[in-house]
Parts: sequence; structure tokens; C-alpha cells
Amino acid sequence: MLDHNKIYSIMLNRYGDLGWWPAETRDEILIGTILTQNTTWTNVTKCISALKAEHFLTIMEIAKLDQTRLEELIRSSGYFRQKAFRLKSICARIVSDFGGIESMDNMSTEEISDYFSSLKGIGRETLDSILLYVFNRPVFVVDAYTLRILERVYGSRIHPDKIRAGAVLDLKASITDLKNYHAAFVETGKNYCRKQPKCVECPLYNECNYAIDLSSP
DNA sequence: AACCAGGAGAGAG
DNA sequence: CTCTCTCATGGT
Repeated sequence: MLDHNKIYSIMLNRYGDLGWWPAETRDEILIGTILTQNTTWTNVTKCISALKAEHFLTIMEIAKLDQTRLEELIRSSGYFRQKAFRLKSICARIVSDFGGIESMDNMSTEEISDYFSSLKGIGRETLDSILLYVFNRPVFVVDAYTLRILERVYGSRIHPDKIRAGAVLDLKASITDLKNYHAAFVETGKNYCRKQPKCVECPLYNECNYAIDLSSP
């Protein structure tokens, strides 16, 4: 059960290096992890472009940006009031506590983890995304697609903690591998996992158990 | 036109 | 511990 090496080799063979996280700066990645919560990436890129055009695409600038002004700029990512408030709060905390992302690089993964998980707006998945894509720490990001895909492969739902631990321990992957592994789950999920009744083009087609309910999230 | 997207938090039981 | 509800725009 749960052979990460097998799943990853199939996915890597299909997708290769997907170049995640797509961004020019580390601040941009952090901001993106908040904005992309439960929305499509195409909705987020509009916000990223809008912020970039006004030169607000840094933690420092968002920290001092007007609340309603930020709401307007990130509107298309959905939950814009919540996200504007939380994103601004998070950026303000980072600025006042550390000055910026770079000042946190010498901290241990556990210290970074404890810090970010105490901030409102950062749940388990966003936390892991920040650890992996902003700080390059050996963490595997488990999202809804990962749970759904592995459920279809193995027939039953596997606990996120088990998947996370397994990916880092069993896979013995490099940071780049862990980044691409998660990216591959998202790519597979959004392209094939919802199409019915057959996903013949899905890289994991031969591994999937189609006896289970395909409509389950 | 219902359904869902690269979730999180608060509350109930 | 596991549901359930809310937050909200945009594409299919």
C-alpha cells in the first residue's frame, strides 16, 4: 500500500519538471499560497499581475497597503475580504517580527512551522506549501487532489499524515522532486480526475480502481 | 445553471 | 476526533 516511488515515477515520466512554484520572487510565492486557497490559478494570476503593476507584490508593500485597496486588487481570487485582511495581517507580522523572509532562513523547519501555523489564514496545506516552496524544506504538500487520486488508486482514503510522512521518508526525494511530486498531483487532478467515466489519458489510469464512487470529492 | 477550484476557521456534536 | 457552515469570484 501507498507506494510513493511507483506513483512518482509514473507521474514524473508524464510531466517531468513542472517548474513549481511559478513566481519571480519568494515574496510572490508566499502571497500566492494565500491567494490560491480554494480557487483556480488563473484567477490568482490576475491578482498577481494587478499587484505587480502597482509594485505592491512584496510582503513589505502589502503590509502597509490600504485594506480596501488590497481588496480591489485581489478580488478575482475569491473570498477577497477574508484574504485581504489575513494577507495584510500576515505580511505585517512578518515585517514587524523579522523584517522579511530572508531573515528566517537560518531558523529550523520546526521553528518556521510553529511560527506560520500560529498565524490566521495559514492552514496545514498553505503551511506546507510555504515550507517547501518558499523555504525549500523537505516537506510534501497534501491537497484535496492528492487524497482523491490516492483514494482511487488504493480503493480507500488514506490519512493525510500518513501520506505526508511516507512521501518524505519512503521517497527519499530531493527538494525538487517533492516540489514536482505535488505539482504532478495537481496537474493530474485538475486535468483528468474529474472526467467520467474513463480517464484513459490519466497517467495513473492503469493504477486506478474505478469501482469506487467517482463523484466523491 | 449547478458545480467546483492548487482551503481555513469556527462551531457542534 | 469528525462533520458542517461560511467565505466569493470565475470558468465549464
